[in-house]
Amino acid sequence: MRLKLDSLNEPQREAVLHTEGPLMVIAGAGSGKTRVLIYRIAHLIEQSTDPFRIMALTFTNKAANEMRQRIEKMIGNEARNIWMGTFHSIFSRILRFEAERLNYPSNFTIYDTDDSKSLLRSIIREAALDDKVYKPNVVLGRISMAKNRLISWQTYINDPFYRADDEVAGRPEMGRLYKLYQQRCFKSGAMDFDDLLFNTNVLFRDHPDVLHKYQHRFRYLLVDEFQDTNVSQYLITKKLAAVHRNLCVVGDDAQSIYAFRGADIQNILNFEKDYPELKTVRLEQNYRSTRNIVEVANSLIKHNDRQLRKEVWTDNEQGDQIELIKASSDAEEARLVATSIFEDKMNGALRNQDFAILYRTNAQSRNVEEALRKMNIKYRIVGGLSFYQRKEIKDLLAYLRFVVNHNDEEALKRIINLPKRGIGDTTIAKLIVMANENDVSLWDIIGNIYTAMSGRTANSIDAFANLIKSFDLAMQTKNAFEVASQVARESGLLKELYEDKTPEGISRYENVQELLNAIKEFVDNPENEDKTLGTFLQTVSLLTSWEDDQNKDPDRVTLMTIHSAKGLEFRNVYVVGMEEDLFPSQMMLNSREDLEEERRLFYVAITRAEKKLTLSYALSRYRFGNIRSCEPSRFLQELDGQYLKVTRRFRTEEAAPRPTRFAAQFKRAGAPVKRIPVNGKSAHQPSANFRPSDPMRLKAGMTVEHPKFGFGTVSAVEVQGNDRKARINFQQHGEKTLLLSFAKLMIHE
DNA sequence: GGCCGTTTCGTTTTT
DNA sequence: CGAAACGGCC
Repeated sequence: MRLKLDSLNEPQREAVLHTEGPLMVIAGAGSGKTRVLIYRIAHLIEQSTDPFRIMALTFTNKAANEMRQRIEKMIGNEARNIWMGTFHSIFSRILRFEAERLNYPSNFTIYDTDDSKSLLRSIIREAALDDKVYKPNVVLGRISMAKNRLISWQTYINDPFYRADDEVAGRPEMGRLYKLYQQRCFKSGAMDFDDLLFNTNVLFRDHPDVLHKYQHRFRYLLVDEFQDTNVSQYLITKKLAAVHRNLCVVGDDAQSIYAFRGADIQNILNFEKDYPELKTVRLEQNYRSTRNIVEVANSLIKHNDRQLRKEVWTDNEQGDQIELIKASSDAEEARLVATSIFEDKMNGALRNQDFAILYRTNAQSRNVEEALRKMNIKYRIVGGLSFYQRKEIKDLLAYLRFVVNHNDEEALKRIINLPKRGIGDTTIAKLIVMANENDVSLWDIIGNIYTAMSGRTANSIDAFANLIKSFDLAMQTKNAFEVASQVARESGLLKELYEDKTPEGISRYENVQELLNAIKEFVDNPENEDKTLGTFLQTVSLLTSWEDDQNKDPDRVTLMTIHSAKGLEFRNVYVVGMEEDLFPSQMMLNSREDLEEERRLFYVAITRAEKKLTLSYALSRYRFGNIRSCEPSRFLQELDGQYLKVTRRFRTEEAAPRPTRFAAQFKRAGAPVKRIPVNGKSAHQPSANFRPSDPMRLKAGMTVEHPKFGFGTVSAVEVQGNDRKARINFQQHGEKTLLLSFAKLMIHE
């Protein structure tokens, strides 16, 4: 293989060829950043570097997958041997090898955010603290912040600065919670996402021989999206590169959008200080977008104060102006976008896959989906509710996790009474207290339950323990797939789902089968050397997306958040919801830095487009249960108007629903809010569960009668969540929306 | 313990 | 709005 470098421009070539010594590539949007990385790796291998000695780190799974595919296409099978992946996946792999050094089991569990929050909730409760003050979310955020800065609980507790901070915030016990949380995670043999990085740092700090091994092993390190790394990640790479000093980082400060996870542009500045011999290369020519798009993006980003000097330019054609769609409501906005896509497809002979619709929050996808469905345009959603977050999937995974690691407290809590075996919350809480008091693991107690208690509950617990023990045996002789199938069967999970013949039940059953298939594929894949269930679970914990059948059909319009869109490009891009408070997000407007990050996010969105960019906003929008009137985003004003074509495509003014003022807004203004009494009770939003196994005869528009609330009209029927619950939107007197029990409704047909 | 209805609460992005 | 916590009752 002879690598052809003529297709690269001068700075790109420089970045590829400068293999020895530290290198920083400041790469503007669309400047061929990934290309440089791939050529660089190919070049290294061509110069007979063993792929095993190259480590390429990315920030997201998607970026890692894309890089892997492209490099495999270029250099073939050898690419498999490169250590390439996200920070979290690569270092969880290393932690797995070296777990003993940290006194962790090698099959440690990885807690996702839900596990962490649930664990914190128990800890807060056990510590008898007020969970209104110590909200699990807030506490977890604080702990995460500390870990990203490599502050251990020991340091945190003794740090006067943090203590003062917590006192002011009214949360003096924060340090103690951090400590308890870490100890419980450790006892459960579990690490959360931040621990994966934190503990890698600890491993390298306390075990010089381990560090030494990896330092010498990895001769070349590459970090993609360097602007998104936090201190913890930076220090890991710095340590790993300390021997060979062949660290290449690629990034763009204008696209730094992960400060909320501790990413710090400061890393770029520190990098220059840490490596005086650093070579810096700037890629400023954009090959992706039209001149209009590049220039309008530049006109936006110059409003940011904090940025490196860089001038992105392009040789490409001028292109069409940027379109701006002004709609009266969110629903109309979606319709207009769908219509626009339809017309563009016809006029330009384009395919679905040429389009992407980007938004700030996942919740915004709903309207757009509906509009696309109505126009028969196929789409796919990236991110959002993932396959792995479905209840039935989490249930089976919890079983598998527990089979692999009997100390996993969160998994145990999830499965011990699933299917129902008469072990309630009270019992579980009691067991946890027992375990803590005697300083043994929960499993120790459950495995020998008769020494602690007797009676019917004890029998149930003993039966559960025996079930788990029977899987232990299977683990020794069978492969991951066989164990998983056995667990699914013998735990009763599969049976319970199989018996549920509702459409949702059938789909849940299929999902579980799909998970089992995935495990089978994992086992059958010759590329995977380690076929244990533990490895599968760790891999899966770090995944967020699922390649289902929908995603395999490539010709679909792509819907996703701007965060997920980073690194991708599309011919035509729509950015919807360009409204103040939504984008920039209301939650982000705390400081000037926050606003700048939102602006960079918009910059990322704009620069995804190759040929055509369309922005849209709605004058009123359904949000948090209310219709709110909206102001156009300040970012629209910051765009240079000469590149914009305002296509005021909303219909008539009176078509716009009049924005309604709601209780929440009055409340904010300080006015007293009265609850609307229903039948004398202050039932503002009555709701109820029902069994969808009842025939779903209910349709919008039907007149129904409720024993308590009287007659009304059904405005919507929907199934809620994965549980056996559903809600009816029920309009009474044309004004108020109530949520009612389905079971008790009389249907007047 | 578990069902069922009620209340509260968070509402952003990813690993 | 929707998820999850809560609380009363069998």
